[in-house]
Parts: sequence; C-alpha cells; structure tokens
Amino acid sequence: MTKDMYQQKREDLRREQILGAATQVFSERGFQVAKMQDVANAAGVSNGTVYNYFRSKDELLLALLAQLAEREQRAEQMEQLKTGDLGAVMAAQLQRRFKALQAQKELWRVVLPELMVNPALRQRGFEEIFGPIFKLSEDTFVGMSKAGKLRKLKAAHMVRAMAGSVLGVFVLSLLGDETTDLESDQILALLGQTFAAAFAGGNKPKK
Amino acid sequence: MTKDMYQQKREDLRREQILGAATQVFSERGFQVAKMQDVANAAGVSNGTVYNYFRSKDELLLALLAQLAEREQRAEQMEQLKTGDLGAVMAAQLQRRFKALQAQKELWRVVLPELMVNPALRQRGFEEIFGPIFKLSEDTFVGMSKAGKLRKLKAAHMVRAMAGSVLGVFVLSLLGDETTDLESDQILALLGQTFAAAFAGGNKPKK
Amino acid sequence: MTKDMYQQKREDLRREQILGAATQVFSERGFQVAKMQDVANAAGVSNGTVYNYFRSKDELLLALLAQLAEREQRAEQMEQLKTGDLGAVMAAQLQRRFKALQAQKELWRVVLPELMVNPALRQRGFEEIFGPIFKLSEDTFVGMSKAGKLRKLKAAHMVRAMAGSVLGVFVLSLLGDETTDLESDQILALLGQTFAAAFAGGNKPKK
Amino acid sequence: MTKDMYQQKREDLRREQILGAATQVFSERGFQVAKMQDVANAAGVSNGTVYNYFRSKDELLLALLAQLAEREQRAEQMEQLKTGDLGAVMAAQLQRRFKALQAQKELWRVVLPELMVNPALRQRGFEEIFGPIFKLSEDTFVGMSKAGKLRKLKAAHMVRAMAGSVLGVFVLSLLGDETTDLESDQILALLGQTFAAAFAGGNKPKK
DNA sequence: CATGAATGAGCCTTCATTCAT
DNA sequence: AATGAATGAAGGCTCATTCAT
Repeated sequence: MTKDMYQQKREDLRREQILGAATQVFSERGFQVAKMQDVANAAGVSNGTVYNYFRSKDELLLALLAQLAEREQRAEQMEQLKTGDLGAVMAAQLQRRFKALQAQKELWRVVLPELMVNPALRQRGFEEIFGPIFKLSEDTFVGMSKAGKLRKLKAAHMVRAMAGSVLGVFVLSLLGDETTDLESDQILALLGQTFAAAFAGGNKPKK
Repeated sequence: MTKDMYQQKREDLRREQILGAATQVFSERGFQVAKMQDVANAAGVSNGTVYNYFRSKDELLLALLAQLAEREQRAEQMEQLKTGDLGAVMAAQLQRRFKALQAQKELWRVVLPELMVNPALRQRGFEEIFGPIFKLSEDTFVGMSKAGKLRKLKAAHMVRAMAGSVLGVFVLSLLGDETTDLESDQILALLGQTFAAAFAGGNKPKK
Repeated sequence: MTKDMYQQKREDLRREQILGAATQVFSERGFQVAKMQDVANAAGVSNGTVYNYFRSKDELLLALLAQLAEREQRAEQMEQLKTGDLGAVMAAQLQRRFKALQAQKELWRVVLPELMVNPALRQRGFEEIFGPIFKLSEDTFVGMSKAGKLRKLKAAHMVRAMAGSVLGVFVLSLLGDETTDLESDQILALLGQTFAAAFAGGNKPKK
Repeated sequence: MTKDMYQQKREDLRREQILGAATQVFSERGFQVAKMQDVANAAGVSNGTVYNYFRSKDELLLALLAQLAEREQRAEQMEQLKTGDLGAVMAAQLQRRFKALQAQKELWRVVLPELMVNPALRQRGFEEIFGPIFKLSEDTFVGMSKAGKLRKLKAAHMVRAMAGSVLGVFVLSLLGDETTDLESDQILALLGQTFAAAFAGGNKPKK
C-alpha cells in the first residue's frame, strides 16, 4: 500500500515536474523550435527520462493540452454566480474568463499557436476545451434569455462575441502589446460595461 | 531600358509567385513543418530557385509579414473616418477591420502563430502592423472624443477593446469554430451594435 | 537526350557506388551493426546523399536482396547444358551453383543472416530467389526422370538434397572453416561424384 | 551446506529460466532486434535481474553459444560408431546429426546468423562446436578408411561434404522452405542412401 | 538479490542551404 | 538565372546498462 502510493506519488511528481519544464521551455522558444533536451535540462533530468513519462514530443504537447482542458473545466465549474445586476454579472463573467486565460498564459502561449497550425490538435482542442465552454455558456445565455433577462439574440452569436472579445484581448497580450498587458483590467472592465449596457436593456422594456 | 524593365518585371513576378506558394503551403502545413521543397514545388520551381529570391526560410517569413503589413496599411488608409450615426460608424468600422483580416486569412494563419512564438518577429510585427493601426485608431478616437461624439474613455482602452473583439472572433474562426466561420457577419453585427449602444451615449447628453 | 542520358548514367553509377559500399560494409560488420555513416564513408559521399538514393536502411537491404535475386536469375539462365554423362552433368551442376554463390559471397553474407532473422525479408527472399531456383530445378529433374535418365525419386526431395548440399558447404565457408574455403573445389567434386553415383544407376537397369 | 546448495540450485534455475527466455525471444525477433527488456519480460523478471546473471547482452549470446556447444557435444558423444552395413551407418549418421540440429533449432536460429556476422563469435563457434565435431568425424572416417571400409578419400573432404549436406538442409528449413520443413525425413533419407551408395563400394573392390 | 527508474551515448533520418553545371 | 544533387548539422528517439532502494 504505502509503497505503491509512495511510488505513485513520486511518479506523479516527476510527470508534473516534466510538464512544468515543458510548459516553460515550449512557451519560451515555441514547441517546434524547442528541443526535448531543453525540456529535460529544464526538468533536471536526462532526455531519456522524459521518454519514460511521455512517449513522444507530440504526446507531451497533448499532455499540455489535456492539462489546459482540465484546468479550464475547473475554472468553468466555479463560475456559477449569475444573479444580481446584469451588467455586473456580465462584467464579472468577462473578467473571470480573462483571469482564467491569464492564469494559464504560459500554457496558452504554447497551445494556441499549435492549435492554429496543427489540424489534428485543433480538433481535440475544440472537443476538449472550446466546445464545452461554448456549450455551457450558450446554455447559460439561453436560460437568461428565457428568464426575460436578455434580449432575444441568438445565444451562439452572443457567446462568440463575448468569448471572442476576451480571447482577442488575451491574444493582444500574447502578442506583446504592453498597454494591454498593463491595463487589461481596465480594458476588460470597459468591455464588461459595453456588453452590459448593450444587452441589459432587454428586461426593462421602455415601460 | 526596356530589357531591364522586362527583367525587373519578370523577377517581381517570380517573387510573387513564390510568395504566393509560400503563403499557401505555410498556411496549410504550418511554417515550421512545411519544407522549402514544398514551397518550391507549389511555385513550380526548383528549391534552388527559391533561394535566388529569398536568402532563407526565415527571410521568406519576413517577406510574408511585410506583405501583410503593407496590405493592412493599404486597407487602413482606405478607412476614412465617417460621419453620421455613431452606431453605424462603429459597426462599419468593426466589419471593415474584420473583412481586412479575412481577406488575408491565409497570411494571418501563417503569421499569427509565429508572432506568438517568435519574440524577434513579434517586435517587428508590432512595429509594422499593430502599432500603426493602434496609433491611427487612437487618434481617430481622440478626435471623436474631442468632438464630443464620445464619452471620455481612455482611447487606448477603447482601441484594444474593439481591436481585441475583432481579432478574437477572427482567431475563433482560425481555430476552426464552424459557427464563427459561417456566421461571422452576424456576430460582427452584434458586436457592432454592442459597441454602438454602449458608447453612443456620449452624444446624447442633451437630456 | 544526351543530357538526360548522362544524368541517368551518373545517377545509376551513384546507386551502384552506394550499393557496393553497402555490400562491403554490411558484410564486414553485419547489417544491424553497421551504421549508415559507415556506408556513406565507404561510398565517399555524405550520409545525406545515401538517403537521396535509398529511402531508409531497410530499403538499402532490400536493394541488395534485389541485386542478389537478379544476378542469381542471370546465373540460372545460363545453366542450360544437361547432356552427356549424368555424373558429369550433376557434378557440373553442383559446381555451377556453388560458383554462383561464391561469386556473390559478400552479398550472401549480408542477406543470408537477415533472411534467417527477418520474417518479412524471408518471404521476399523465397519468392524472388529460392522459389524460382527450386522450381526450375524441379522441372529439370522431372524432365530427366521422364526421360529415363533418373530413378523415380520425388523431384522436390532431390532438389532440396542437392541445393542443401551446395548451400551447406557454402555456409561452412561463410562460417569461416578454412578447409572448406581452400578446398571447396574438391569437396564439391566429391559431392558431384556422390550424387552422380547414387542417381545414375536409374537408367542402366540391372541387365 | 544445505542452505548454500539451495541457493545454488535456485540460482541455476534462474539462469536457465533466463536462458530459455533469451532463446525464445532472440529466435523470434533476432538477437540484434530483441531488447533485453523483452528477455526479462519473457523470463518473468525485471531487466535488472537479467544483469545479475549475465554481464551484458553479448554475454547472454555467448551463454547460448556455450549451451549449444555443450549439448552438441553430448549428442556427439552418444554417437558411437556403429558396425554393419555401411549405407545404413551413414544414413543413420546423417539422420542423427540432423536430429541434433533440429532439437536445438531455436538456439541455432539465434546463433547461426550471428556466427555469420560476428567474427569474434565465429572463432569461438568453431573452436567450441564445429571444430570438435569435425575432428571427431574425421577420426572416425580415417578409422573406417584404414579398416578398409571406405574408399581412400580425404577424410576432411568427406566430413565437409556430409556435414555441409546436413547443415544445408537445416538452413533451408531455417529459411522457411515448407517442403524441407515437412519432409526433412525423406530428404535426409535420400541423402543417406546417396552417400551410402557412393562410398559403400570401398570395401568390396574384390572384383 | 530483485527491482525498475534513470541514464546518456549513439543512430537513423530530415531538411535548410550551397554550388557546380 | 535555374537547377537539383550534395551536404552535414541537428534532433527525436531507443535501449543497453547502472544503481539506489
């Protein structure tokens, strides 16, 4: 028991250690350019050891994607508050999604470019990350819409509009725009007010 | 004279022919993965010939970036700021920026991932593309603000918010989201209305 | 024309040059142990060049097998004499088969061990080399048998017995038995007499 | 005592267990291709354990060679030279040698290719296996020759001719010739008659 | 002794780049 | 200017071997 669990724990630690190193190295140099030896060095192990935990460089990338998917899911699950002033809710929503992205900035810097470039990965990315988030958000919007809190707009469009806004600002930050980096809070706040103002009117019909 | 000009024209044609092939091949397979031989094949020349026009693979990428920058500038220049209903203006603005991105989708699919991954390229990208666009847009917003057409919001934030929104939707489309691909017009229209509604108030403080 | 043919000839020469180097290197060190770099060095080209002519190390081995098959076929085709004293004919037959093996000793030293070890190669080896030879020989024996020159023995068995004998002596030589190496002629002659004496009786019925 | 002996027995069993696994694995996949891990798995131990019994992969091969040599010696020792009809004796001799090979077919399939390819091993193989057998057989033939039972032929040649025949048929079977595999008995019988018929005359020159 | 994770030397293969024709 | 064969540096991956537990 104890021994097995100890073993297991040590193995998991190694995995995380290597994944962390991979995240760092890949995000600094790019997945394609970075060498497995770099990852090994960053993890403080030999290159052979990396292959004891991940069958190939691609598998390592998939593991990063999985990690990202898992953490995004977790972030998503915590987003349950949706009462109160609609403007505040939407603003908070945007902020939360952005924070979730920022929290995984390194991972996203690795995965996002590869998603754009690698068709196979793209599919998995959608199935495991974007798809579920979109689905969840659409359902939320549909719910709010039925509750009369929202103008009747195609939920799918709203989701894309909002997700796109957040994603876009995040990409600007990834692209190294310093202003976005430094003042993302205010930009996001601005976006939050924007969406709130635009969509809030739905429930207070001109009396 | 004539001979030289003929020569020059032929050279330019070859250059464009190769750039076109590179755009296609790189956007299909990704810059890092695609081989120079692929580019040569797609251009219908031998690999040696590619090197007669571009010193290296990286140089080829830089040429694509330059091409992108140039075309974006041209698109930008055509965007005269218009008068009239602010909502319509903003909506049109978003649509236009999006169309400009879509028109170069292939190029962007090559360049954008590399911008995220390659620090050196990132700097050039900002200096030559995003920077100028942001500057221009900021000036426009500042102008409108002074003219009383706009609430006093930091222009830099507004620019990032709007540019981010457009860019984000475009990235969603690059990532293969079918809904975004098929209904980008409506999503953009929605975004246009959103921003219009939110910022339009500036000019109706007339009580 | 001339240019193409010149090109073709140069290409063929390179191929043979590399095949020769491969034969030598593989037979000296063994296919598995020898490195592609060794082959390249022996051929006086860079390792990359080898791959311009052979897709992989395995393909190189297959090319050697094909070469062997082709040359054996050619040797076989020349074996048409079968008149006169049966003993002399059989002796000559054995000698000829043995000479054919000896002439390709280097190639056989590469291919034979791999045939024993590599199932996929084994099948091709049989289809392309041993099978045809056995078929041809069996037909010959059946013919001689019908002509009354031979006792009625299953042709397939005779072929195996004789082919086996020759092959076995050859293998002894491959295994480095000096006596066999030095005196193979006499050993083969002995075998020739043996088979002749044993099978010749068929046509001179006990009087 | 008891404890030591028990230990010793256990060690010996492990050794044999590993040798057996190595025989199987190496003969299936080939010595060079098979991995030590495969051997360990087949033996039901960890790879580390294999190294507790054999210093290296090469040593393991040498152990197989030694095993082969030992068993062949034993088989040889049981082959008393027999009296009676010379034909029957020679036929029996061939059959017996072939059976001895067949009994160790797996081992031979491992060792024979390596003997052809590995010069160092080749020497040991001759010193420990072929050499002794040849010596023994030559002596036998010389003895029979002196006893007038045999024509005066160089014993060394006869030995090679006969050994080669048996070995050759065995190699054909190793190479996967199905006919040889299925009907080796009859082929060997044919060879036996052949040699008997050819050499038998020696003792009845009484005209 | 058994274990199996860690090691790292080494090899096959790729592909950007060069250059003689 | 165009060609494409040659180049060789570089990297992903394997696996025999070691050694701490």
